[in-house]
Amino acid sequence: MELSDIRTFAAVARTGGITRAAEELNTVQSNVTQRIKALEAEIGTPLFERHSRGMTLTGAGKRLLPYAQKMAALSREAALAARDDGEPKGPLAIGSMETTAAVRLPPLLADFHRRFPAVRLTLRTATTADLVAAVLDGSLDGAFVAGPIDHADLTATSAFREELVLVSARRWTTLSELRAGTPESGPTALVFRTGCTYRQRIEQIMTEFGWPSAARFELGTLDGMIGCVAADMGVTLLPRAVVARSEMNGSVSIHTLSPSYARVETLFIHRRAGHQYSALQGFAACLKQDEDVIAA
Amino acid sequence: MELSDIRTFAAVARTGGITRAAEELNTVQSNVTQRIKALEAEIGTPLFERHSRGMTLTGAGKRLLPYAQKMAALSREAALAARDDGEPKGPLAIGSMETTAAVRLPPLLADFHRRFPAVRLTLRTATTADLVAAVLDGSLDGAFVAGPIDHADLTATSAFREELVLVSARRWTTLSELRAGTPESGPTALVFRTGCTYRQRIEQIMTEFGWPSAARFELGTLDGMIGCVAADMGVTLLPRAVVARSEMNGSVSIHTLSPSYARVETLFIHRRAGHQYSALQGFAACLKQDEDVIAA
DNA sequence: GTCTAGCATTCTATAAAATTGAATTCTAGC
DNA sequence: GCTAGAATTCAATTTTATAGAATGCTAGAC
Repeated sequence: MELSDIRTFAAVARTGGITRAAEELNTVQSNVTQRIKALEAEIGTPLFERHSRGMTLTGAGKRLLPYAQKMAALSREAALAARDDGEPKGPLAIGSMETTAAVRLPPLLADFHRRFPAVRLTLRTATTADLVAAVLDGSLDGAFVAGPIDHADLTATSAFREELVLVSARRWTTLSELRAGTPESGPTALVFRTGCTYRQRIEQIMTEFGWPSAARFELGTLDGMIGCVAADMGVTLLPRAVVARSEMNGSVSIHTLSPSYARVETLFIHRRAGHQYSALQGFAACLKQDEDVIAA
Repeated sequence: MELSDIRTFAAVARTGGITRAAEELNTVQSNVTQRIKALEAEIGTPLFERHSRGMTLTGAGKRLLPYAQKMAALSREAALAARDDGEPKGPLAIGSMETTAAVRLPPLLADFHRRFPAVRLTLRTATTADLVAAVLDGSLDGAFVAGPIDHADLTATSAFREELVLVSARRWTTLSELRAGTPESGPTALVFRTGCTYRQRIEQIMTEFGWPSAARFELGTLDGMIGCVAADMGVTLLPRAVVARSEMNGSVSIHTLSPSYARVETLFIHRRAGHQYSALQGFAACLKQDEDVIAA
């Protein structure tokens, strides 16, 4: 059993077909067929059920899959661990929620780059759900996500505490004004794509305010969101630090919420790996050290 | 990075040389050299230091080794897990201390075989230290060892409680007679090879009795030990149940010890694996069910 | 019903790679 | 400076993986 067979198996399992797997692996169908056949012969039992629209895992295949994933992950980690001589360097893939990236990360990343210039850090923004999945499957080394997170394969450390506030156009200076000035069903809620934790929170709040069926408008970017709110297209929920500047220049109003809705903790998560990558360790060290400075 | 490379790497690391590794892997030196070179090229850093009498791991090699071992173990487990459809069958390798094998296991194994005839159980006896190592490296699926054991990768369940007794030739009916009748330095202690937990215990006891420098005589088998004691060659320490029959037929005397020295717990250990093998599960079930019967 | 599109499989030729065995190099210890 | 034990290099061979074309199978469309 070789790792290339394992990777082929995992690709077929994931894509649900030999043709699609072959495409993903940059090879031809016949090749994938043969590898799967060879693997099945070696294991001694079929791993897939063939039907005319693809392949699905048999019981044996289902039992094998988690091992395949773990082995693939281990082989990646192994190479990194061997190369890692303790000096932070090489690639480091960090993920973050859009809001955290906007206000919390710039000073942290600057400091990190100053201290460890040999690390090629890449930052990707996505929703909490996507980030957790990406960290688990190894495509990110660490990520800033909205807590709470509880997963056996992840360690989470508290990074920042945010206060969520409701953001509206400037003309609504208080919540009651907003209530009075909007239709019975409530203002449009401007939300991020699904998977975002703040979105779940605003759903709760809308219900609480008696606007369960208000319109939703989905946006992909933070700037777009603030822009739309400023244009009085609706309201949204964001960390106070994110909208502080926008409030300063008078484009929007912010409305404080009760702590039970407002409080949200940003966690830094990474895999509970056998080996701590120097680059990641360096990042965690920066985070810890800068904690007070950034929170202020 | 393929598993065959990983296995080659591990073999070289373990044997400390390409020639020996090649022999173990049933291939030729030049082949092993090439695989190691290819692996080093892929990782991008040397894994071994070459010197004229073999190879030793570099820092990078030392970091890679635990991953290599884990991957090798995972690939073994993966194939077993895929084949295991829930019906206990196939090979099951169990280890045991000599003493446990002699008195506790026969009824258990008989019952297990009656219930799961499709499992090809093999039993190997060794010292606790060797057994723990064998379970960890996967050459045994489970083992009966002397407690306490505390290892993150192992689960241990209490199997039997034994009472250790000092065993002497028949002529010494009491401990004080034995003391009086042996030279100042004490009787010869008959011990198992190193790694045996009972051996450590008898060392303590000899010291306590004022015989720290008594002679030691090392034997490999239980029957040999009892035979030598019967011939008054010395004394030894064994579970009461093991020597009960020998005492019955009058060949030896047994001497009760204070509970702090006498009590020892036999644990059944196995790896904390991702997948519970049916055969092993079946064995554990037998063990649990027979507990009361066997202990009686 | 037959046709067709989408897949998986089989087959053969080719390319890539692993393996072998012989020759070579290196070095610690005599 | 030999020699024995070890690793490396190199060319030939064998094995294995891959590609591409042809074939077979099945569900859904017509």
